[in-house]
Amino acid sequence: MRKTKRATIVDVARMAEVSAKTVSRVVNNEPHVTEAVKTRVHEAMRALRYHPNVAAQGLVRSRSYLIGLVYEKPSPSYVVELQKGALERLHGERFRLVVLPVESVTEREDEIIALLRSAALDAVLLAPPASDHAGLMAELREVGMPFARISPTRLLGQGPSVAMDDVAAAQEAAEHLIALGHRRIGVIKGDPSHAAADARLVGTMQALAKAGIPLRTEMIESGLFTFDSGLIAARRLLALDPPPTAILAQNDDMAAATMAAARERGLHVPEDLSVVGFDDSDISRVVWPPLTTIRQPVEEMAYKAMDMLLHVLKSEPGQGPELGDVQLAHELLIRRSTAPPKAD
Amino acid sequence: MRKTKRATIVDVARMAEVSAKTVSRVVNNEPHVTEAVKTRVHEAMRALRYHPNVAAQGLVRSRSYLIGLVYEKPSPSYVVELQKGALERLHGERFRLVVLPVESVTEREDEIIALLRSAALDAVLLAPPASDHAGLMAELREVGMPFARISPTRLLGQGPSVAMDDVAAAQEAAEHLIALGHRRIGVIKGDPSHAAADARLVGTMQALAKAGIPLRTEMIESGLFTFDSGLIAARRLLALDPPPTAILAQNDDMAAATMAAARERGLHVPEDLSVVGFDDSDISRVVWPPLTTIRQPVEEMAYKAMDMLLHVLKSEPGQGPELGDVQLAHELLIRRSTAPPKAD
DNA sequence: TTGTACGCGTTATCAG
DNA sequence: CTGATAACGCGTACAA
Repeated sequence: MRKTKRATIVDVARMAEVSAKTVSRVVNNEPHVTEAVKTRVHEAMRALRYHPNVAAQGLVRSRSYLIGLVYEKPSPSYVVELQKGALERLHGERFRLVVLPVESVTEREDEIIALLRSAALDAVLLAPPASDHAGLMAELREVGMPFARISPTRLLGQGPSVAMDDVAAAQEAAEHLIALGHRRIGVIKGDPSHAAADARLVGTMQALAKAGIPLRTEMIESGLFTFDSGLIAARRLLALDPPPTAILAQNDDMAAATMAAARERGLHVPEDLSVVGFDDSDISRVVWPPLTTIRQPVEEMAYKAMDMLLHVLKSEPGQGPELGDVQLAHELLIRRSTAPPKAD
Repeated sequence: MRKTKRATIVDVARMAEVSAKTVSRVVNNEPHVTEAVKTRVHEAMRALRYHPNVAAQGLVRSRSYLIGLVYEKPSPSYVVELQKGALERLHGERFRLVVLPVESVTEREDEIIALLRSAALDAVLLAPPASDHAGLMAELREVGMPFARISPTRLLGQGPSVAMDDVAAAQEAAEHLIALGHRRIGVIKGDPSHAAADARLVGTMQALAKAGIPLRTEMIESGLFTFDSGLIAARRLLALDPPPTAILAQNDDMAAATMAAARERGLHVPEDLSVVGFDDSDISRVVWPPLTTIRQPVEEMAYKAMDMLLHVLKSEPGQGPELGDVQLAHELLIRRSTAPPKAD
């Protein structure tokens, strides 16, 4: 009832005594408008509290100014950093971020495509494991929807992406343990549907091989990047005879679970068991002792990926240099969860 | 170049040999369409991979099918649960969620209003502390943008909201400590700009008053709901002489920090110091010992708030029963961070 | 420098 | 039950 209709460009034009087109020019900062007119229009806009109707703009420009963020039930800290980075880059831009968590990219590919199409997105940011899904990328290319990928491990050279070197990072983490004197090193892998899990395992194995340490299969357990899955995996590793003197978990949540499992058995970290995590998420600083971990610059990766996406969106189609695969630096953060093993 | 234009309603109409309006009827499940025609249209839609253009729909219906979520730098676990609840309710609906983290609601009210208007949202979900901001609510009402509030503490009866009883919850937590025999109880308040911080303090003081325990001002420290702020506050409390035997932190992040501060001083939890948190966030289960805490049903609150918002959006304006202020139950979860105080 | 006519894709109105 | 026509608010192409 009381809901007064929003002012349109015509209302502004009438008030400023110009044509609608001129208002449009002012709104979009187009040249060829006298300062005097510009001022008049601005005043009218303010008086009427005018805001362009995005739907109408989108209709003629075929743009929605919406960018989707696709991710699949990762750890909370990961999602938050992802969003933080993406949103930071979007600050001051006209684009808005639509969050699109999906159940399982591999299971229902068409559903996801339908979702993206009906959501009328201008572009999407693909977080793992969607960022490694060839079918999804093909579909996106077919419908002409630009995308940028975060932490892809395969199919590089197919458009903008931002990643870190998971292999090298895992290798460094393992080398740290080896340098401390550890020989019996257990590994808790992450979700098998994330290719990063394999990459990190490869890095670990390379470090062990270089040191001439055989890695027995019973020293490798698989988790799902969650605390609970890590707990189960850690319990199994600690039940081995002899148990590992160090455990390398592929993310911080599972590393925290490993510390909890150690406590269950009366083991002290790091005296009886060294633990290394991955990600440098909040959790790594909250647990005791603070976790030695690999800093994965998730926020920066999201920022950079969004930056590349905006580049694509703003350059004329077919124009501009092809954006490639960017790699950001990681860092081994040695804190207090690792120490030399006890003498046997 | 190759980017084929999307099929429009007219293309479908041509293929199905009907008028555009009929296709529209089928798309929107309107009555008065023969089954035969309906089938023909559906076939054409599938063949052309037709998806309605949301911008065009939005233009004539003056709807964007976008719902905003406004929040202000809260803890990661809180944001994630908030989004989870909101998105779960949105599942299967046409509406999409746009995330709108803001710097400070109080500082730049007009900026936020401008943001909401230009973002062309159909409605917004207000999380604390925006949910307590009278000016913001007034503005939203003026531009006719429906909103629902999460955890408001003031200005009730002004539209749909979902909350829990912070006063009663804090009181229960304090009573638990008192029942264990604690008399020297420290409090770490949350961000002063969140009204919940005051409510929780009131509850704590009520419990203490009932037990005839005086609460000295030096036993109250203020934090910002973050781990780091909690660390500083906890250090000050533990430096008191005599120090508290129990500390009640107003969220789990600060409670975890309290445990870390205790360790710094060689104190054991819960033998030397009992710690109670608030929220039952992931962090409460990850730390050791697991935190005694108040379960705040954030996800359910967001779900319910979104549900009410959709009700408003779907009912004709001015019609339908006024939606009120809903209160969800909290729960004291007694875990292992609380125990009777040592005999002095 | 400014204005006019038209179209973007969809739905509402009202006629058939 | 179905279809023609006119909006919705804005930008493009072109003219003045």
